[in-house]
Amino acid sequence: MLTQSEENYLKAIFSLSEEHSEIVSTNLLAEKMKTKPSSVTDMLRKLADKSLVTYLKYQGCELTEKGKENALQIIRKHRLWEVFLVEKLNFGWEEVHDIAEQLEHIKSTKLTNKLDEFLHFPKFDPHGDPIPDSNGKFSNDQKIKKLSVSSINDELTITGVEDGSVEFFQFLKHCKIELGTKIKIVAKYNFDQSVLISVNEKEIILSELVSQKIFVQ
Amino acid sequence: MLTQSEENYLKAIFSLSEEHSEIVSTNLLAEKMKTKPSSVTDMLRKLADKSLVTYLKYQGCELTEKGKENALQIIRKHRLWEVFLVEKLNFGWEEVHDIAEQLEHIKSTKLTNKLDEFLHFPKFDPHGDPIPDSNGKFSNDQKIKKLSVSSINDELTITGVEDGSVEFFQFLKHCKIELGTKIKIVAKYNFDQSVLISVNEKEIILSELVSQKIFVQ
DNA sequence: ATTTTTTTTTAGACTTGTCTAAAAAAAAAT
DNA sequence: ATTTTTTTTTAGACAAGTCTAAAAAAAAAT
Repeated sequence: MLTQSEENYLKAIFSLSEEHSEIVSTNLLAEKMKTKPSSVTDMLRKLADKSLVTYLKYQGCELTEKGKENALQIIRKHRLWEVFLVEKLNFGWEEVHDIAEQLEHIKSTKLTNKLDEFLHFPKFDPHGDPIPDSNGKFSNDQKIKKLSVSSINDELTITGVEDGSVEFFQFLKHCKIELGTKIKIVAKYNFDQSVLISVNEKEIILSELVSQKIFVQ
Repeated sequence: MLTQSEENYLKAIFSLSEEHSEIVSTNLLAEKMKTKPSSVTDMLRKLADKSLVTYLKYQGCELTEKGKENALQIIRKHRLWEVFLVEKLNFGWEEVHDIAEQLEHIKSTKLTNKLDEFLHFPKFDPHGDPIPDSNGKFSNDQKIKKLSVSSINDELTITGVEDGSVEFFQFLKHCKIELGTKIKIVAKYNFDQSVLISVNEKEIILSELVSQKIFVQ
């Protein structure tokens, strides 16, 4: 049985090994977990004892199969609860992350699967991230194309956003951009890589930073 | 901000002070919490420091107003989640307690209130226990009359059961007794205070112990 | 009114997850 | 090939919540 802290470390290692390389360094993990490298070292020992990561002194860590399975189940729970909060309880997509961080630690496989069924087996969470099924498998990734690499006159649908802060979600809300919103690329400005898009009859300029955080299809 | 452990103590003190007297002894609380009296002493100090209980050495403890409010909010969450699990996710009423024990610690007043709304403001949980509203107030208690004090030929509806073990719930399931089930008292046997009732065309004998755990109207 | 028993508290220890400060190893720069 | 810098680990400490064993207080029995 894993503690909440262990689960949080697994999740962090999983996401870092996706973003960067399979092997995750102590310092990087410490930064992600908002803790000190020495605390990370201690925890990696524990996780290695439980065969959840492979860990060699000074070499960083890597999730084992078992560790990966566990991480995926936590991610599954997190994303299913986010769907529940948005679809059933009418939360805004910017509000759900912190609550899902708590709910993801509830222990009951039966609960997770019944929740999945209740929500009609959603494939993506409210941010467009794919939800692993009960075996930890993703359906094909929807977050393929970034808005930042689209061309002029492309007509696109928003399919996801990169993990973002509450401020970012509020900005999107302000622009009336959400999952499924249709947009059109009107112009691209090479001097700063910003794009002019048309959304709901309005035109908005998005900075490069923003356009890299939005996925489209 | 309360820890899970503190919340569990508050809940335990609340329920003991309802069953027994306002003032709860260290040993009784230790038994309820399945821990040692010395651990209870330590925790009571902490809770007293936070003004959640009044505590005098060797004198037992008592919830303060603040402590009572907190306990009621935890009970509210517990019971709302039980309703959710039974009504929305189709859990059996014997399965929900352990999961609700975890869910009751999720911290978000907004979540609790939205869940309440989603469930159409239920007044009772699946065991017939009343659910406090957002101000911690109960609607009138439904668990008034025990089956054990009913008379022959009474036609009754099951409105609740005393906190029971999984085994007890399974027994009730076996008898096809649940909330709302209509029964009729066919006979009472004075030699052991058992009762013969008619449920769904069948007749069953319930021991005194069982009939004291069932509430009717 | 003592003595005995029960209840409760204290003292000291252990675990988990964290920290700081110092030491050791690895990587980068010269 | 050293030296310097960065990264990582070790050592020792702390808080929370628990434990055991012993001491103190309260309650019950004589």
